[in-house]
Amino acid sequence: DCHARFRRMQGYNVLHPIGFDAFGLPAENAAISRGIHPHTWTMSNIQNMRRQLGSMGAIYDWGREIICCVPEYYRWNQWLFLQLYRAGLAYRAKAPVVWCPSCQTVLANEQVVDGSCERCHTAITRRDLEQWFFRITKYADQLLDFTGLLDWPEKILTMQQNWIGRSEGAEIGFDISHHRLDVKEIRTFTTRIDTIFGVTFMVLAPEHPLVPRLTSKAQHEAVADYVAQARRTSEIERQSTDKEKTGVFLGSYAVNRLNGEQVPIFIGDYVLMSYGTGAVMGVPAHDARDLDFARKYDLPIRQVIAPATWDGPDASGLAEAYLGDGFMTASGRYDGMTNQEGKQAIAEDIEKRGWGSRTVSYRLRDWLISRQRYWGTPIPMVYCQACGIVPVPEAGLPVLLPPDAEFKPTGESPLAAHPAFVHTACPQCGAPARRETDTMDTFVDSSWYMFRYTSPHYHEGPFDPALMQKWMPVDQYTGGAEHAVMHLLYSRFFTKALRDLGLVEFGEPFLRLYNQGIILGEDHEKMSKSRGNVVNPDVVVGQLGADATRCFMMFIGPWDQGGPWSDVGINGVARWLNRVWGVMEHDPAHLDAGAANSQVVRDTQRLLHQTIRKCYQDLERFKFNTAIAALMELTNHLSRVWAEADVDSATWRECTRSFLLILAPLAPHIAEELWERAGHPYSIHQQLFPKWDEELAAEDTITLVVQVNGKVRDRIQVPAGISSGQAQELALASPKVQSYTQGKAVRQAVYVPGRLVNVVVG
RNA sequence: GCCGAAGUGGCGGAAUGGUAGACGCGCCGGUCUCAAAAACCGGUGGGGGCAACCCCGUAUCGGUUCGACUCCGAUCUUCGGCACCA
Repeated sequence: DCHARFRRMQGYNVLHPIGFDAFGLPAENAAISRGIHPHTWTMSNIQNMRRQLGSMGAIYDWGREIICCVPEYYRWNQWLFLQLYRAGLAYRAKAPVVWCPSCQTVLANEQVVDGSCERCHTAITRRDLEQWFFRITKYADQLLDFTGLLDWPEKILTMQQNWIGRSEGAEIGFDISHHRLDVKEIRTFTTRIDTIFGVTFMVLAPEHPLVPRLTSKAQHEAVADYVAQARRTSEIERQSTDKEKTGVFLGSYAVNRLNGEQVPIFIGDYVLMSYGTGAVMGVPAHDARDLDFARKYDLPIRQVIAPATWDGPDASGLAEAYLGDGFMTASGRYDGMTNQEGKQAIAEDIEKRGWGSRTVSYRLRDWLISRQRYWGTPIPMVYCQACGIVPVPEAGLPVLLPPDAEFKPTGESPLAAHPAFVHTACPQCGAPARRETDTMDTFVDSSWYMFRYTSPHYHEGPFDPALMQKWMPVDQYTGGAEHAVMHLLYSRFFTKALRDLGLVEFGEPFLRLYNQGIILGEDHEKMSKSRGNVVNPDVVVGQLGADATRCFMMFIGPWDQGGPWSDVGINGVARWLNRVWGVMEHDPAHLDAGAANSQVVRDTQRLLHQTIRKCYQDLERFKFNTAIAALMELTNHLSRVWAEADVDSATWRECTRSFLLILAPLAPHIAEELWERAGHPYSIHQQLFPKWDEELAAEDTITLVVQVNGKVRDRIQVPAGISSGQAQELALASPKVQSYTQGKAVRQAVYVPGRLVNVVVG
């Protein structure tokens, strides 16, 4: 709010909207535990938050308010889903969900505590369901291109880059034709095709489709047990590099086509079905995880890349996996090449022989949007016996979420238990058909809502193209860093997809991004009801007012870091605002009685112009805490100057006028009131931010710090424009400095203009 | 575990590689008051010294530099994210 008000005072036409991302799990949970319908609960919360935001003096344009859980909004979720479906960007596939066998329901990760259901403490398992995905991976390379972003925190870009996780490598097939299956090979992705001669085993993900078919009779039971165990383990656990690598031999072999060797096939939970092909070639000599695995199961370790000084394998074996570059060895006709040359040569050869190809793999996975929940946007699809999957025609939108569904857990998607919702006619052939009963991930709602703000009541589409042209993309977005790799990536993907559909004309939704922090409770923990550390804005605003509340939140610390609330700390800000009131209410006519001190007038003007400059720069960069500190210093100065009656009334009027204008975005109510009482025309919030004069802000004299060998030994007042030679001369002339340089050779003197001289003696 | 951050007085924090601790809270002292509160004024990193002033000090250890809270390496701790919280 402060930033929006500041931008308006810079002369911008500011669209500062508000909305409620109102679908999702919390509403459903609260509704279940309180027996209130999610809609009722959500709307009453919204009503309360509107009131509280209003009480803080927020200038949101309420005429543009968006609420995601109303049909006027979510019908466009459905419409956009259909556009993505037609563009081939939405598809169905099997994917596991977390399942509580006791509650007979799907669980969110958040509802899993130590591998058990948070409600009934039963150990969880996983089930495969047909679900809807958005093909975000198609945009992986475009999402790695950050050139359209003007100003985003570097750390967010780094996190997105690592999350997308592009790696170049090769896919190669290991021959299993001797098993006489319809599948002739196991495809595996590797970034180290140069180590292919070091392969001594293969590991498949436990979920790999070939696992049951490659398991020997003797190993059947052990494999089944291991797969069941893996189904209970979370991916975070499975990826832990600390965890002991485990696996089970399938009792079968695959052939490394490059050397004709047979290698044993294992399953292991450190291999994930969601990355690469779900199968890895085990090269223990050159991969740390593979080495752990080989040691545990006593598999051969064969070094195939070696540093130039290497003189053959050590009898005691490899201490750790060799990850560096080197020369190819034990690699047939590739021996003697550098491994980089080997990489190219092998890749070319396997491409020629049809065994594999160079490829790029991403860590990024497609976006699973299906939720087996009630409180979300119904996915607008119909399943017909004859026609298959049929999209709901646009004229049939919105597919309304029935108000009377059973949203408590029953064992299937809540909407599946609502016959009137499920049973419909096929839009194509008119025969009886079933509706899709899953709802959408709420990240879908938040992936495009900013566009809706341009035209929140538009009926012809999700947004009015003319108004999009006028306002979008968003110039300044603020949001928490916790959104780094999901919401912020999903909305970037949506924007690019909508651009390719011809719906928007730009490829990035947010030009500038600022991460705000979180105001914590007095105990330095996140505010939560269970911790009992929640600060109620109604109470604080009621006691000390909206301006003190706003200013204190901004004064706690750097806005991007957040910080702890303090019930006593806010008194300091409240006191300051009271002093501001007192100082601004002084009658300047009183000053004309005495004689102004010209030096104090000059100092006052300088401080005023420095303060305008500092606050302007700070407010542009969300540095509210230091802007307020600067205003406090000016308040202290004006207070002193008034007591001594050292300035003339014209200077005083200039100071108070500019002060109030700077205060306006921070403490809008007090600023407006004082503005009016000073006789200025309504409203202070329609004024421009004051301008500063660099000449008036410039210092006449500076404190020259004099160091000897980097330690401060003296401070000298000198004219601001002093030359390097003069500064060094003055520094060396200082008696304090001389007591340190006495009898020693001055080897060097470093002058930092306007700051210090460092005399180096030795 | 992996990815990304952060660590400065009693507390919140300030400091383009150049005066560490701005501003505020708290505390101590004073003015006013019968007294208290409020308000106002002054002091306040630690240690030493009558004082001038000196030494130490930005999580820990090491490095780069004339000079490091700031840059580099390692370690510890805390926080955000890890794909169904949003």
